[in-house]
Amino acid sequence: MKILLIEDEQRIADFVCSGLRERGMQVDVCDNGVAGFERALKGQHALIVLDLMLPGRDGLSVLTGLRAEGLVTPVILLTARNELGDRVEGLQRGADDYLAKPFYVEELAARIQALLRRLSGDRHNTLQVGAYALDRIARSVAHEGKTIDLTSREYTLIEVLMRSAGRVLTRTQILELVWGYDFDPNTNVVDACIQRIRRKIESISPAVQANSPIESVRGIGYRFKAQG
Amino acid sequence: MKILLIEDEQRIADFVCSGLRERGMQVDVCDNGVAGFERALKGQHALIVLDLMLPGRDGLSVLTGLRAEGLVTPVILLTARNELGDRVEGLQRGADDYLAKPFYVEELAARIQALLRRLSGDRHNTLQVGAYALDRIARSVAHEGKTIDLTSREYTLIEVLMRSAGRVLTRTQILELVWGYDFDPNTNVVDACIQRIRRKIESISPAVQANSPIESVRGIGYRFKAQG
DNA sequence: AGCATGGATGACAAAAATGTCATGCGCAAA
DNA sequence: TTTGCGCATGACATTTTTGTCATCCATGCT
Repeated sequence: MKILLIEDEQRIADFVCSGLRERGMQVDVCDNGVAGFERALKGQHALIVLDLMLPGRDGLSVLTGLRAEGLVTPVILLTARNELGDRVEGLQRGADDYLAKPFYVEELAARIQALLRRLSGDRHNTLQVGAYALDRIARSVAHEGKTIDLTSREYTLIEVLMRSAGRVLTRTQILELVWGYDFDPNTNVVDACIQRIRRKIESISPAVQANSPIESVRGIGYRFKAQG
Repeated sequence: MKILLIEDEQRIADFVCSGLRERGMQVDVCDNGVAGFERALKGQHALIVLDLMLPGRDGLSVLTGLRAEGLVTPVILLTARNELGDRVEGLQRGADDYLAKPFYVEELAARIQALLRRLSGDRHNTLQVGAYALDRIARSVAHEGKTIDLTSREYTLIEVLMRSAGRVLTRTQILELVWGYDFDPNTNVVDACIQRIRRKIESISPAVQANSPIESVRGIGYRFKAQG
């Protein structure tokens, strides 16, 4: 699966590249809008990751141009934290998703996979991990037919965990994905929130008790069990 | 565009039918699971609306069967309020969306259109109405580049309004779509929530002032202006 | 103009969500 | 076994959200 990355900052391009390659994707890189546009038009990529702020030709213009040429390849935008307006405008002009910088490659990879999966016909608004089913419509989680009511924070957190089921996420990663980047790094909100989720799960299904689907990994962070 | 409705309750089948036909869809009806299954397999429909509780053959079984036969037609499930577990299981088994009974045909039509639009390549997580852009990823609304931060209730309400932009929704409809069916009908939460949204919009864009995108329609309800 | 109905608004109260902190416990390394 | 670090936990304070109510205002009708 070939991904086209259009990004001028060397540092970012590098770590995105290696991150995605580690996950088995082939990555081509262009470091400016003009070259990226040309390359994209060849239509050889399954997905395009496009930085909004580019030398030569602006990201939005590239996107508009590609769509004007009839290219339907899905696009994920990379935007700076403060370009909120642009981000929305990007969506309007035909992007499929966006990610605010800075971000974890982890997260980018997850979005890429989710997007490709969605486009390839897996349209289900659900994510099944072991005995737990995430319901994106209701923003809730179900287990053995029973629905667990989650607050907005709790849902966001468990979705992040379930999306990375089987892999450990550090507190910092969770903090940044769920709370955002400008958050006091010296806090235990994550722990507290995890605990609340665990308790809710237990409360509707006492059998779980000492067998929480969310594992603590000492010294690192938390992990949603891949199976059961 | 042909829709297949599999529903045994005559009353429901009737009003769904007429509602969808008014909106220009062709509707075929089957009043039991077996017939519905056969009919669906012919693959002549753009979308299937499937009741879970059916005589003859259960809805879930129909769904599973259809998917097992390789049918990819999108399916919207109709479920009773208390069949929460089934609903989730339905999603897992290949449904694309669900709607709890009772529901407004208005809402069903909107879901059908959204689903078909999404599947036909319009994958944008955004809804543009006039100068306002709904961002389903961030669950927020943007206007002239500025993002309006909304609480969960407020977002749900404005999404409902924007989805029906140009049409008036009664308080009751809004109440049921946003708050659920078992809510004290004698309340003014809707008014209060609308007011809060209006104020937030004004606060980020004072020019709007006496020109709120949300109009009151005396004696009826509220409407999101179709343009600007 | 006067009236009645319906909507807007502001203040308020209650409830829910969220983050912090201090304490306790257990695991893992020495 | 002891020690120390890291996680769990419960209590708490704060902030947000949410719904209610009473009042005021506007509109449309007679």
